[in-house]
Amino acid sequence: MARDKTVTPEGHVNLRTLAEHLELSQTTVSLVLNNSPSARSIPQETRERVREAARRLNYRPNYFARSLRQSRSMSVGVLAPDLSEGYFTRVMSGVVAELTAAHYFYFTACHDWNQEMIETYPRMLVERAVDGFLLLNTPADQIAVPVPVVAISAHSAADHVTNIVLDHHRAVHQALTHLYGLGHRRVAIMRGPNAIPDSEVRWQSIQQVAAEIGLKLDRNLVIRIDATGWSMKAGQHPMAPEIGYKPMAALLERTRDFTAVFCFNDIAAIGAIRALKDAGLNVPGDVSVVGFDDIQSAAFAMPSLTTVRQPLTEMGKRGAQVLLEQIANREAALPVEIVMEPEFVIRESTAAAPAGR
Amino acid sequence: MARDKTVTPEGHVNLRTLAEHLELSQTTVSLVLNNSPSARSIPQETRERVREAARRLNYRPNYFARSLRQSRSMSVGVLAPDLSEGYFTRVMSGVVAELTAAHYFYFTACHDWNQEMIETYPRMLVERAVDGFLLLNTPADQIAVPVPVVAISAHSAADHVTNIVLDHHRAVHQALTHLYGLGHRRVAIMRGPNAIPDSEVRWQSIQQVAAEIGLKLDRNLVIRIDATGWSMKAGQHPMAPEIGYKPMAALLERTRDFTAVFCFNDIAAIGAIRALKDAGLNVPGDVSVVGFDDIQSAAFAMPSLTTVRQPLTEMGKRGAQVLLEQIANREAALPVEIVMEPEFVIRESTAAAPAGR
DNA sequence: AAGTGATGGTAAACCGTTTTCCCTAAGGGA
DNA sequence: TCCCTTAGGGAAAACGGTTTACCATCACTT
Repeated sequence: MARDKTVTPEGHVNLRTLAEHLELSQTTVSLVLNNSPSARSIPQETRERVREAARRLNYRPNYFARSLRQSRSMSVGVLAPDLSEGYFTRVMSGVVAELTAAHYFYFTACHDWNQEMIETYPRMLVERAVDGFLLLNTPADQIAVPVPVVAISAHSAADHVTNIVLDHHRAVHQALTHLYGLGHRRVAIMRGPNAIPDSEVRWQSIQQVAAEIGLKLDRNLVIRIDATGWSMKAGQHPMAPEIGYKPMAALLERTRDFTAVFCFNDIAAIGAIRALKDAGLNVPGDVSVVGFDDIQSAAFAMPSLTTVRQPLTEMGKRGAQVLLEQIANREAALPVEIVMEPEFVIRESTAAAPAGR
Repeated sequence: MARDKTVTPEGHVNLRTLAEHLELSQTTVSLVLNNSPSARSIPQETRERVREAARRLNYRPNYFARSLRQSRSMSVGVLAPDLSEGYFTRVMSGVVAELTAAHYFYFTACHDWNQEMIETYPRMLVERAVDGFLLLNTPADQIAVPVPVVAISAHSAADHVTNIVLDHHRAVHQALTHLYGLGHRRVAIMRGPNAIPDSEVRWQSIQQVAAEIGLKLDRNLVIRIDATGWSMKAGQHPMAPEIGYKPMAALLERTRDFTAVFCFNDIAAIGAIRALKDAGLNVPGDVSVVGFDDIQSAAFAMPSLTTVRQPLTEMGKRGAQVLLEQIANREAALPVEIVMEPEFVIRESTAAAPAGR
């Protein structure tokens, strides 16, 4: 006891100064602080002394030195199209919970559907030595990196990538049987942009389910969100309801012979409702609208949205879990696909099909 | 020429292997690749040879080694309450533009107004050796870190922190004169939660401007967004329109003797409109609503929102610029406050005050 | 003949950890 | 007596760059 020198090392305290202060070797101090198994022979008293000094001198191990030695960064890269509230925010709330618990941080990179960025960002993040990647709503097949990758809603069969996906068949089945049950036979479909991986899968499911339940799809009623409407314009957010307003307005120019529309997502649905209202139509009196995702604004839209809720937070959580496992054990067998179940939420934007039509 | 050995180093190529391959010293290779000024005496031919080999062998300098030596990480920490679309997304779109141009990445940390996290995250990020901090909508006075800090909408006079703030007086003046000009004399005010730095400043401005233009504020018409409504519940987004629905519903229980309401932000305004409608009131027929921020959904709300547009993207951009400057030159004199100008956007949610009231 | 200034580099220190391999003294068993 | 084990710890080699301080040669002055 009282072996402490009272000379406190001046300036920043690193392992060397700490060790000198304690009159021990760096080895010993390091072993104790990391309570490494090979330090079993170090007596309790010494351990306490080391820990106490580290606390008192406010010793913080240098992140770079440690990472250089262990060659891991305790951080992952998150690649997403944008920071939209609809998708990104909800997925990330699940992701962050898992990452934080494991003492991981993350870099965000938004590619705005720019093909060059989709290829460049992974490279840049690999140079930053991220331990793994989380892909949100981004095609995984073009990403080649030397670290584990988990894709959420990617639907691509890339090697060594685990996909977290929604059960689209069930989701679409819930939506279409709801409309069919309300008497709707002329149902418009607003497809998603090409770039988004979900778009194609969703469309396939719609065709399949429609056939199953005997709903005839009129190809004149199939409209599409403009992919270029998604690209970032100066200072403007790409996920604006505008993306749904335009195609619906265009459809209404051609025909009003439909009683319902199934939109690719809630944001687009809100835009579509606006277009319908601007055309003098009533929702759901004249036209029922179904969205997808169940973003927070869905419940507060006017009328509130009937929609398919994706368990986005859960998907983010599972994705992060799988990624962290894969990082911790690079050799572990990885699941190819994890399927999550949707939930159908009925609100005000859907009603029985109008009698006369 | 043809001095290249054809023996390509196997496995990962680092500076040593690259130098051996070139039969040069690591020093030379390093100097050339960083085109350091002290490499002026190295002939063009050699430079080419080095660069060519680096390209061919796909040499990537190790991020940790470099950062360890230079003690800078080329990344900053962003501290924000949450990932809301209303605020975060728009500010970040400006921030990212600047950071990317300077080859910087960023860690995001959301504190959800949890006091402990507001103190813990900065420490954790300092251990990760971020080169600076960007505070979004977060009080700056409690953050003590050894790196530059720029706060956006923080309104705190912390030492060595540059504040990027809105001209609240002008913003409020625009909103209140608009309502006053439309004949509104009974104006309800929905104040922001305590936790958000803007709330208090905004309220001060409202009182001041009201006095200036001769609008009497009735304290019975002053309501408040519940701060606890902001905290994160399991999987739920904190910035839901709900935050505005509740206080407005409560106000309507007490009185209907008002013709307009000025809300703290657009999200709350959308919730307030919903509450007004649920109570059988018409917007803007019976009550006019003014929001704040001008988020994308504001234009697509029903009715679309009259609101004060904050130049959030610009604020993010300026903030990032100042931060990067400060990082590059720690000694530079830093501005204490940078004031940005708002823009008033008139849409459907405001109209002349009803005659009878 | 000595000095001087480019030219074309190199050796070695350094950044701060982790980790491998080693040392010594004491005690115990054969 | 000799060997072996265990407690308690240390020296030094990684990790992979950047940076400082030199060095050798040669051409050209003075």
